[in-house]
Amino acid sequence: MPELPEVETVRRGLQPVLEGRRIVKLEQRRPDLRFPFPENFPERLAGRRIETVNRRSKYLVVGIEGGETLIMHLGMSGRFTIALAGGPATMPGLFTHDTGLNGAQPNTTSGSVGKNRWPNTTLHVNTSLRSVEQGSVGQQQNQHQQKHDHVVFHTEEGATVTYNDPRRFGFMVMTATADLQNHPLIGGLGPEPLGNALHAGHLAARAAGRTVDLKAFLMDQRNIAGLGNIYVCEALFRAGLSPQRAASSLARKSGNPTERAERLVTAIRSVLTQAIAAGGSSLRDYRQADGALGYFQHSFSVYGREGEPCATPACRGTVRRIVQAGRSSFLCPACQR
DNA sequence: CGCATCCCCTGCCTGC
DNA sequence: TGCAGGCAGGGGATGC
Repeated sequence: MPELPEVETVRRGLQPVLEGRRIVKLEQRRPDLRFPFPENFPERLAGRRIETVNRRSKYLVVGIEGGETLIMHLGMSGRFTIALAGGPATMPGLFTHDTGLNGAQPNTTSGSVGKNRWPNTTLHVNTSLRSVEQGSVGQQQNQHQQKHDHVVFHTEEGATVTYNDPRRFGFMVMTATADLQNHPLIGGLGPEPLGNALHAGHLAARAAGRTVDLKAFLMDQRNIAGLGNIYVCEALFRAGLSPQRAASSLARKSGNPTERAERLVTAIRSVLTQAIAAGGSSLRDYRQADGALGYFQHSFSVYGREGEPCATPACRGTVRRIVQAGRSSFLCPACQR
């Protein structure tokens, strides 16, 4: 499900449960997701402490005691559910939401966008898993086991972190921590959009002479890491740039960035920052009844809004959906040029 | 190298 | 109510 803001929100949810904690057991319930699980995956994690829970682009990067790193990707439909041991949340301010002992997902309609209805929480937190704690492995636990629960981490403190992924486009792989920066999945990534390495000059240098359109350019993780279909659409809308514009128009003949590139960087930063803030703020509100972790879906300006009036003040345009490289783009043809 | 196309998989919504 | 078709937040593999 995730683009960068969702992965960052998940990371922030997982960190206090996993970082510094020892994994006492790992359940792996199928041989693979998108890729095979690591060799001897359960044995390699059991008994070891998790040292760090970081993120790079859309990857969760988990440092494991003993010099290995677990790289996880949520694909299109991956989610984590946290279940704390024993009753109410012991970490006020983070854990928000009880999925219910039957595992029923919160049934909210507020998280739907247009025709698309995704699960509007990437990270569920269940604070009352008494029967899982007490139950013998097997029967009791199966009461809570959801379809497509593929991996369960058990911590020494009695918490469980369950990975669920219906489409199985996600994956978990391990690498030597020393080799992490050279890992094929990590090494070629462009700069983090919220870091100092992203600036107009970088985009201009990457885009100069490129014939691909801006949409494809921004989706290419080698140019900039962490954007996906939604936030590319949203950032281009904020910048007033058409997704069909040539990427090369971010650079002048001199190679310097155009004013468009400056606008684009500002737009990317603002949309991601606000999306992360939205996820984070609802994570903190543990009284929120429906358990929705907010995210930014409520605030999309163009994504999923085909046929609706453009949100730009005084713009009379209508949001259109087009297909680029087999995927939907949403734009206002009137104010995105 | 750049670029386009296809594919992995399941679930949900739409229209007939 | 059933069923077929389209679509979905990602990204790797392949072919030109």
